[in-house]
Amino acid sequence: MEPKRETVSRKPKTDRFTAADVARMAGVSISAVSRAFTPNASIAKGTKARVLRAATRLGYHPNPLARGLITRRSGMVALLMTEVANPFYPTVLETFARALSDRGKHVMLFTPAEDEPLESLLPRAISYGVEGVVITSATLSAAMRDACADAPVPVILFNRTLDCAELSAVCCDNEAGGRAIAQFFAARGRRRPAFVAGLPGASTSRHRERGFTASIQQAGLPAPIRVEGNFTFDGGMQAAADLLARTDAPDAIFAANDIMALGVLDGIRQIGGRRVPDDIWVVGFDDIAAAAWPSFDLTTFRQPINRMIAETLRILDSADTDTPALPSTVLVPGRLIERGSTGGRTPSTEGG
Amino acid sequence: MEPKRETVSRKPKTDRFTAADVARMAGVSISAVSRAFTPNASIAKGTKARVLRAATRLGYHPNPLARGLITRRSGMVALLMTEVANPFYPTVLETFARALSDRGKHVMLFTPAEDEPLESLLPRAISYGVEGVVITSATLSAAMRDACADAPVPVILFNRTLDCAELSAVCCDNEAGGRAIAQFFAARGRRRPAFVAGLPGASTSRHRERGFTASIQQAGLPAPIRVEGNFTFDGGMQAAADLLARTDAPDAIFAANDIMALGVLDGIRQIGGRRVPDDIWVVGFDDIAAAAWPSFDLTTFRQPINRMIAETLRILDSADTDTPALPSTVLVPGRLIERGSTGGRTPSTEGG
DNA sequence: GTGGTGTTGACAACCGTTTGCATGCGCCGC
DNA sequence: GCGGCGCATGCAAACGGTTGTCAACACCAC
Repeated sequence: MEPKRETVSRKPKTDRFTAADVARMAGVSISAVSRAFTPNASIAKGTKARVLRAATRLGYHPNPLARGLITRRSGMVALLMTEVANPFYPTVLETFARALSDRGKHVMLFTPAEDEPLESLLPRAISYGVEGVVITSATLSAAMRDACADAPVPVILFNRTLDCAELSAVCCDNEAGGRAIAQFFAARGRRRPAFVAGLPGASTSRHRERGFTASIQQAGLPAPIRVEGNFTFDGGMQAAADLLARTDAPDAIFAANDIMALGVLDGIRQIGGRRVPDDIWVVGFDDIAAAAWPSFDLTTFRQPINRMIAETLRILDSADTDTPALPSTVLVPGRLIERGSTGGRTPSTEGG
Repeated sequence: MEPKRETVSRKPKTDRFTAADVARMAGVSISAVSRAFTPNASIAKGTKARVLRAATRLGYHPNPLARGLITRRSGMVALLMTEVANPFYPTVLETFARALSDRGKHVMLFTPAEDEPLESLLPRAISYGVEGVVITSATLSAAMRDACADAPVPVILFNRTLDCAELSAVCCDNEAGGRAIAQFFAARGRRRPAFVAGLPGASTSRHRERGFTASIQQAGLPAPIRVEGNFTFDGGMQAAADLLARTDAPDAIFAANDIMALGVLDGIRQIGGRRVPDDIWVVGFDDIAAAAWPSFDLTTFRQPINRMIAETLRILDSADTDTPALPSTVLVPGRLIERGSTGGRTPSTEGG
């Protein structure tokens, strides 16, 4: 004979109420309780009111897990993230969590453990009965692509694209962003552009570079000097050191994301002898919070996070209608935010 | 007659396999499959191996929802967060998610929707059958405190404390941190200290202030000038402006967290006329990534996130043993990281 | 050879919901 | 007033697992 729960007395707390309790209190059947909580179910107004009253009195909420077991809608969306070092992603995460919260859903976060491949997370997420999977990893293996295409729930790539007819993706128009920055440089008389790339496998970096390089050359400027920055602050600092050590040092640097651009700015400052924006311009991509801080005052291409999230949710929503939208890649436009690092409206106070 | 799933053909994808499928393939009963996945259950070695082989071949994982329904262990831990603007919390979130992932559990994120009170999240989290709730909100209402104490699962306050015998809390030793910084100021000959407070209701800010003020006065220095900074970058900038405008402007500023300290640094830089660390010292609290960036080079009190997370997990683990630990407040020690903003080892290159 | 012991697998009940189906009721038009 | 119609309701079978109970079985010592 083992100790029963009540003899232990360690959880005399409110043991959760079930639909049966509510049913008993309201004098109806369990089905009636269920129907009271199901939108436009066949239930009389009065009964529904009685059930709801009993429910609130007991503090009852239908158990989403039990519900999800049968409806296959758990109210959870999986978010697979890898890079949390880049402040862009926490913002995405928060915005996403809040947007889901607004529609009564929740985000379940999946982060690979030490040395764990991303693909092993997908089956785990699916086994939890999530209604959709959003992946924010910058890089994606071929195995992962196949796994995603086979998933029984919609999988959406956020902030990256992939040439795969079976996967949806939501992305800022990175190529257009690269072009806009190139045209901005060319129009303002910059002569020696450079590009600081992120991770080699990242579609964002590749597309930004493609648009930038194409448009730079179209404007008659020399092909950008190219260095890699790994999408990290330290990578940006190193990139600045490499670029400034050259005899043909650039006069305008476009870093594939803000965190690298900030590293570039700090790298330039540390090396000394050159000033931003007088001698060199620096432009980033994302518009993270720190970009607007006076010390950096970074010109950047703002990604419209809210619209990107909205599109993601739209795809998720459409997936469980009768006529699910076909997998598609949605590109939303971004916008150049001019600041001091390109001599913009807010003059930098440094070096004064 | 409504269209069956296969006639629609929109999800011919791998419809999840169940334990029955595995059982059939392995030539055993469903119970055997279940036992194969239950640690030290009564099952023959050979049988277990056969089941596991069939399972991996089918890509089968037990459905955590169904399992959680009966075992009351869903493998999910709820994380209730409010401030995501402070980079400290994304780091916490990531570390936590990774640590849980290592032990096969997952984090479910709960963020209040627009104008939604924090307390409404708790019942939602509980209804999902989470095994524990970790709250990182800086402030907590009395209603919330009661709700937490009544929760049927362990509730742990992370990075804040509360005088409540029924709640566990894991926190850096904020008061000791405040004292350490005060002693650091006093020992290095600072004469006019100031404190930039965070949110009024935050225990972290209050405790850091208490330790700081007490130790400052104990050292024979005047009571710190006190301004508020709201835990935000802009608040820090404003605080710097307020402090420097005084006739008795401070020569050492302790901001209750790093993000405000960075704001203070940028505020001082914008106002001009004073230099860090020559004229003013600035110290923060947390040791976020940006604190180490050369532009800021901020001396700060490092919170040992890993140890704090480890303690949190320990409490969660202990909660479902036979002898659950009593609710307690765990204080883990932090450490002062000296940098350029107090003339530390890395000399600042600014103003050169 | 037989009784006792210790494993192992099948059976069925259960976790908390949803939902198809059947039933019973009230209501309307004729 | 009556037949049918449709809405509201309850019953019971799922959903995908876990786990206590019990029978069967092999094995060992006597």
